[in-house]
Amino acid sequence: MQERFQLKMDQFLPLRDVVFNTLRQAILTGELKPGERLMEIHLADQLGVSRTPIREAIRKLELEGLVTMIPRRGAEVAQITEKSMNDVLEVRRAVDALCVELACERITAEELERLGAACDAFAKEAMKPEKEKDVKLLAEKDVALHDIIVQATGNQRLIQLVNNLSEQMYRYRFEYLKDFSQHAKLVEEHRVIYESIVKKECETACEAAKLHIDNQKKAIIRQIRLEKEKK
Amino acid sequence: MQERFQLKMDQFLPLRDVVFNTLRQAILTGELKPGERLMEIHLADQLGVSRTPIREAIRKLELEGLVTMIPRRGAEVAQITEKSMNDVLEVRRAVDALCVELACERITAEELERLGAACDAFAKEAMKPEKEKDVKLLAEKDVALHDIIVQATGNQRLIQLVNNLSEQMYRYRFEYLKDFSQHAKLVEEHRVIYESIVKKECETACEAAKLHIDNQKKAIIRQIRLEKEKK
DNA sequence: CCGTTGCACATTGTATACAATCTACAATCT
DNA sequence: AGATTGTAGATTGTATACAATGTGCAACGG
Repeated sequence: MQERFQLKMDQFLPLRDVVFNTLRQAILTGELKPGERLMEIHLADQLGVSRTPIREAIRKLELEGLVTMIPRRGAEVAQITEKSMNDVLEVRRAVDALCVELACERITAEELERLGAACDAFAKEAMKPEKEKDVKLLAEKDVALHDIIVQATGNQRLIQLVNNLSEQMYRYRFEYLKDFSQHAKLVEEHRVIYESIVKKECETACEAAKLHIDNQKKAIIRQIRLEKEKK
Repeated sequence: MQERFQLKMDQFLPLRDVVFNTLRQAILTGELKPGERLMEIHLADQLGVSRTPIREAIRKLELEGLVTMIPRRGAEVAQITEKSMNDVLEVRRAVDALCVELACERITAEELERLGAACDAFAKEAMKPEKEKDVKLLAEKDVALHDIIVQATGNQRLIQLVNNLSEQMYRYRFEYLKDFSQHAKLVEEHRVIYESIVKKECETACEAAKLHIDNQKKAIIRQIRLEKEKK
């Protein structure tokens, strides 16, 4: 397994950031599995850099909650437990509601238009006959849609927070979207949120956002239990 | 200014973490002022360590939002603008409400007792005649009180988040508590929150928590504007 | 006098060297 | 045989060396 990771060289980003992004991606996609040790020399060799940028990247992953440090033993990929996921989702539920509320107040005409388009794009993909569906594409449309809302809040701190919380869910997003029976419901939920924002009905929008998270929560927790049983 | 910082040596903590805590404290107390550059060699000399632990500490401060990185120029203490503080408080308002809501559901009898005691302790300090008041002590009582509520949520992710958001406000907490005329109001707000939690009245408790933040917001924003004028 | 160029210095970015500690396994003792 | 300790190798923690880049100032030319 010589070439597990590929460094996407970016002339203008410090190596530590390139490494950070690379490792983060690897963790989120499951390439690096929970509990797996991150050993500096090995990573350095594989990525073709020295230990220094690796270490600095790990420091950032540590604060981001993607790895856990064990003194004198180094970093390992953080375990996902049902409890930790519950914690994340609990926070995410409140924070998403806030996003939608603020978006209601602050969204611009241009953003609103893009939001509508994003809704349509998601719906179009979700409503395709099963054989044509591309779950990866669907996930992207979903992210794009949520991103417009989050950006519309204009709150940098909030944007950063949501991104961090989302990370923890990415590893399960696929499983959740693979359940085709839920797709119609998702489209409908998005529609409600969109319509509420258009009409500036904060309350309705918030409730819809919370419901949206609640449904994802069910799917994710189910998935975690399944994986646990397999062991 | 040879001895600006003092490393509190802890036999069992890696140097990077000691440095991290030291720098963080220095930023929060205003010892390191917004816009001030953090130069690695100087810090290394002052703290008596090499650049490596300094750099790793800075990587963590970066993600924590306490310093801003400028490529090839290094780190500087993050500026506090009215906008950034507004962003923090907006998030904090929602998150604090969540804390109180969860605390309502989950607080144990023992924690509830400690919460009552903490309320009393704060009230006792706040109601002293002006000449005897110790603002630093008052601030500590305030933190202790809030900490009990946050811990009672049992949500690790939430606890970490609130701590991070609180950080940004610490630099202004003093100014806010120096306004003695507000002390009675604070005591009353705490009492409402405490009573609501006792009675498991989530709604009331949430509203009180939000009001509590709103009041702090006014004080902090006022302070920021004052400082801006001075320039 | 003003602008431009080039050089020296300061600082960050990266790599490597060395020290401290942990882990696992084997030799020894009971 | 089982426990204990010693030792070698692996790995992290820390320091330092070297490279790349930015910054400011001075010398030079227009």
